[in-house]
Amino acid sequence: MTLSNYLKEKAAFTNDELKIISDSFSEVSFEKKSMLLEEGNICRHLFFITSGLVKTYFIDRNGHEVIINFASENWWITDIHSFEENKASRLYIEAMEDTECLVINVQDQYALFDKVPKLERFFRMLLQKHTGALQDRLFEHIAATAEDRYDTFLERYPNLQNRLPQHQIANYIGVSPEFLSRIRKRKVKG
Amino acid sequence: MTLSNYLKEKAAFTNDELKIISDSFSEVSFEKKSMLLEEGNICRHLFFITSGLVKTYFIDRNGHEVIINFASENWWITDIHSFEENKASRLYIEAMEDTECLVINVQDQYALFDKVPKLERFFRMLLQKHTGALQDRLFEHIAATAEDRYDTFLERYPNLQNRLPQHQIANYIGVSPEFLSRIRKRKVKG
DNA sequence: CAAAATAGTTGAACTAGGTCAAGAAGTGTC
DNA sequence: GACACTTCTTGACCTAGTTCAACTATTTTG
Repeated sequence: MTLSNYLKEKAAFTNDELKIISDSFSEVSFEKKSMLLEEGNICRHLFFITSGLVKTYFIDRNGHEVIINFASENWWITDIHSFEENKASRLYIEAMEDTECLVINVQDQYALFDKVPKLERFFRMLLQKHTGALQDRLFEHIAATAEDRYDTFLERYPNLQNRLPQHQIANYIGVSPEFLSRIRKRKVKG
Repeated sequence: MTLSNYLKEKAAFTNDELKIISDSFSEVSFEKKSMLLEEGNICRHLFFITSGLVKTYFIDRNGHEVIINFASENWWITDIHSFEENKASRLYIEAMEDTECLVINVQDQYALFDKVPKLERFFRMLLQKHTGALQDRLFEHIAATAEDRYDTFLERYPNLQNRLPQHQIANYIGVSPEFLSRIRKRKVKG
């Protein structure tokens, strides 16, 4: 199963631990355009994506979609605030392709932390990485140009460039689709 | 001691646990303008500020200071990436007022986690909150105006407004000092 | 395979915010 | 109490990125 392989690569779990972890998750499928989470609901699951592609976004005060991130194979996704604290979410998570996930709920997650304490630390590390990535993105929005942000997007998600419509990329890097089109034109010319 | 009071307010630690925790930290003082951390160094400490005020910033590719956040009484501060993974930091942490801290190093932190497992979970929760705040800040930079960001700053740090020079606030919200001056002028007029 | 929807391009006019320069007000500090 | 230093304001000009509108691909769907 993909989750075990993923975990084996990332940290030193024993086979017993891997089995306990795997057994705690269940498989769920989502069709393209279906929602894993909608604003106002409590996010009941932590998702591990085994195939497909999703986006997380929220709707800003002007009614515009603002994309927070994309997640494809071997990524974790959830609204951690909503998930851990049982609060209504402000976010949407939507499948952009047919998507297969492994899911776990909060109680089972905490039960699993008790059985495999290493996993809680692993998740804390993941969260740290995520926080670092968020910080970098914030820096870019404060101190870099739209073109720089586009370049970073290409580096960070090299495999997503062709799976995503261009206006979704524009949204993610925080520019209008028209302007991204111009950036790309400029880059081709060198 | 302030740390115990703080922890008592935030989560259900026993007196024994509070004592073990307190004993693991040592006191350090920093004069105004001195550095708690400089770029290129490994961040050896997690700091808990008992009095004073610090800022965390990095230097962008144009040589400009970009302020990530401020921290005053009862805030935790560190470069978590550098601290946990023993990596050179990209950040500076500087005292903006004479500042008193309680500090702990990584090894002692992990030893403490073993003695008081509740604390590791508490720190994970803190990190989650921090991540949420970062995400909100990113949203604002993507979807809100400089004036909105200024309003949010005033809400988030009501007590810092008068302790900080205006150009530092401008830096934090990501605008030029001149433009913040204009925003404020506009607001006074209503 | 035609119709409809969605995606991408281009131009023209506009705006939020930046940069530069100069002066005014405060604030150390010897 | 004068000197330097830092902070804040204001004006004039500049630029990155937006908005709107029209046109052209390209997909999707019946």
